[in-house]
Amino acid sequence: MQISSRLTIAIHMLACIETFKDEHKVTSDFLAGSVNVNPVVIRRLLSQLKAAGIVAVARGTGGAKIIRPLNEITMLDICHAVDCVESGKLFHFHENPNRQCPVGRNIHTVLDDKLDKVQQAMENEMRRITMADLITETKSLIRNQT
Amino acid sequence: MQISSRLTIAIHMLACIETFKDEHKVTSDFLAGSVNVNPVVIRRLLSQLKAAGIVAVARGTGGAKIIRPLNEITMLDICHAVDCVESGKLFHFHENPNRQCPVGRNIHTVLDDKLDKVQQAMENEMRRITMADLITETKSLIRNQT
DNA sequence: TTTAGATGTAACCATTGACATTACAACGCC
DNA sequence: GGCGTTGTAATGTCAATGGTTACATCTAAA
Repeated sequence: MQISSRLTIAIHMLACIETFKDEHKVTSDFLAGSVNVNPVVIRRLLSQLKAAGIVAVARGTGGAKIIRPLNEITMLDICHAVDCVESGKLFHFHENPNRQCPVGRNIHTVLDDKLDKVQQAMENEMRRITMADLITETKSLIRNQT
Repeated sequence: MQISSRLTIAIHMLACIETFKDEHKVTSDFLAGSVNVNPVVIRRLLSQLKAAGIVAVARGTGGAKIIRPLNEITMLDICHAVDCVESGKLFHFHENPNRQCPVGRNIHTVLDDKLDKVQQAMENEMRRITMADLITETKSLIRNQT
């Protein structure tokens, strides 16, 4: 199993919105062109990012803007916004261990907090990565290419 | 997306094998009873654990044994053994960003090593959890219940 | 040497989530 | 009012998961 490409696509989108905000109106079609997916996929993600308070999308006239300071948008925020980890639990636990069996009865208790720690290690790392970092790096790469 | 229950099932199986090794022959049917899944599911996982050198399974006569020291079986080993993360990459990257677009051209470079760091944070935590820990805890819980 | 009890594995199915795509209603500036 | 957008429902395809049946194969023990 892999974490959905929704995450990398959403990051790509935000990087685009920020990079081109002064040059064009950034529509779902424009973003779809850069990411190379169907515009509907973009609009769905844009909806989710909007619901999370990360972007604003202009109906009618069109165009998306980032409405939260870049250094306050972490990769974890985006991950949550686009719902990458179902029901917030990274690990899928088998549902019905046999409670008649001493091991089956206790396995949940033993594992739950270990799995939680693993997930938290991952989330802590994601919290440290912000869109500010990502965009600074992206812009610097672009500058060196022109 | 969630990491397959193969991981938690495999851990449950190993805990059972260790806990009951002196009392019964631990067959796939017995394990299936504790985990509460079809025996074929158990046999499939047993095959993978065997291929990873973690258990030995007796054909004909039946029964599984753990053949690696418990403190040398980490959760990460099990995760790899049962193939929880496709092609070893935790994050699914969208395949074809548009290379004509300055952002599309660079997004991979910018993201790849960040995603790697996140994955490594997760794996490091998994490396710290061994079957020795898990089984000690399980046995202690069982003891307090009898 | 047969047999009983296991394992190994192929084959098939149902369900689920991802992602793509079409279609169209609603919106808001010009 | 019309044009370019967004929002979203509906539908389709594909892959992975997990369940199940079926059966060939193996080995110890009767």
